[in-house]
Amino acid sequence: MKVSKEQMAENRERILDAAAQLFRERGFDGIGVADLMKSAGLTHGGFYGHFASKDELMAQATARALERLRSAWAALARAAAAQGQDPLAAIESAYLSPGHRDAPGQGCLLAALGGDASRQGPAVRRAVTEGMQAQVAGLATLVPGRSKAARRQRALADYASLVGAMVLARAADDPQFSDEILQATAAALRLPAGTAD
Amino acid sequence: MKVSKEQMAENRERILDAAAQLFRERGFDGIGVADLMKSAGLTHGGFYGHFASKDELMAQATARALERLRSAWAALARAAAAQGQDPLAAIESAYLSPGHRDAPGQGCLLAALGGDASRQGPAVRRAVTEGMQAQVAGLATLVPGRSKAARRQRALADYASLVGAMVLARAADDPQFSDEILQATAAALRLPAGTAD
DNA sequence: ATTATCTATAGATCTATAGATAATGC
DNA sequence: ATTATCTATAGATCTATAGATAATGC
Repeated sequence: MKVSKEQMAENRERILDAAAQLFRERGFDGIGVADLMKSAGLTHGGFYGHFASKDELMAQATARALERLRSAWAALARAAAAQGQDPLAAIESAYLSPGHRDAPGQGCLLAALGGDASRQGPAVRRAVTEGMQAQVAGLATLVPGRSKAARRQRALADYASLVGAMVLARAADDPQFSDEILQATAAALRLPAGTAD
Repeated sequence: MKVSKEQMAENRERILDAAAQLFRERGFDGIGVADLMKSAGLTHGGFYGHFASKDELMAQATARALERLRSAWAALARAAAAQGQDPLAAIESAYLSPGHRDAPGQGCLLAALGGDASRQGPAVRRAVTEGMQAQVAGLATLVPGRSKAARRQRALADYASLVGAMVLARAADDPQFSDEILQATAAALRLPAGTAD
């Protein structure tokens, strides 16, 4: 049942992609190695040929999810700018959309796993911190502000608003209340109403 | 080994208090019924005389933590008002303090368990949603705003900022970065610097 | 006599490993 | 011959329950 080097590399990618999605959907403790491998079309025992431990996978899947999100935000910003629209508003509107709320497996890692991450080991914490730093640096190039320090401050505060709104909107079991949270945060960030997709 | 009715009621309280703290510190999945009962000074098997399931305990401990936090916020607001200070600033400064960040077991339930809660069953979701509604209604009496709708919107957005800042500050493994997140959010909420305890 | 708690355990997980299998790639 | 994956399982959890124990409270 051995596969080619190429196929093995592809299997590893599939495990990482499945993990990045399933951890965000179910939490780090909500999916086991066996089910995760099944999702990637492999069996339980094969896992340990790819990763030393579940913890190592958690750290690598976290880093991957954050990198993917960062490039998705950058693409969104470029697309908005090309149409003469505000890139910051485009990112924030997309973030605060019901679509994002309802697809945690593809969405912001901090909103889905931020609470879990703070209780994890050093490898996961490091990946999360590096990802946050990169997101904030990216946002800082888009927000208004007279000085570099003012823009960084604004980027941090906006990021916190977005993540908090998503955490609350997902925790609410009442859809109207959940929508209200997203809309109130969009209004506070001075986003035009109904921009969200 | 039977205890008095009174003692049993007290034991139940101790289980709930231990649960409210330990769930916030370690996550709903991070502490088992056996360890939790040991923390309350009881044995594993006795648990099911008090609660039908771990899920029932999770919902009741969640409701209790949210009620306690709400009365703590109200007390903080009264104390500030009595000294001629802004009650909203007092709450927000305390929320964004390093002390709150470093004591999740006593702190905001949404910041500690918001992500987990969105993946839990109906009972937990209901308790969390009711708690959020109460917190937002309380904040809405303190924030500035011309209309009732404007105040509610502001309360929702502020709540989201606070929770998001705490989630990010706790996820960061770099203390300086973590402090920076709290301070930037305080600045965005126009709180005087260094008010935090 | 009733019942709150205890001890002990069933049954279902979960991570990680050992050894077998079979296809790759020298 | 090497090695990626598979099957099977060890060992450690975890929730929930059964039956024993001993103190309460009629």
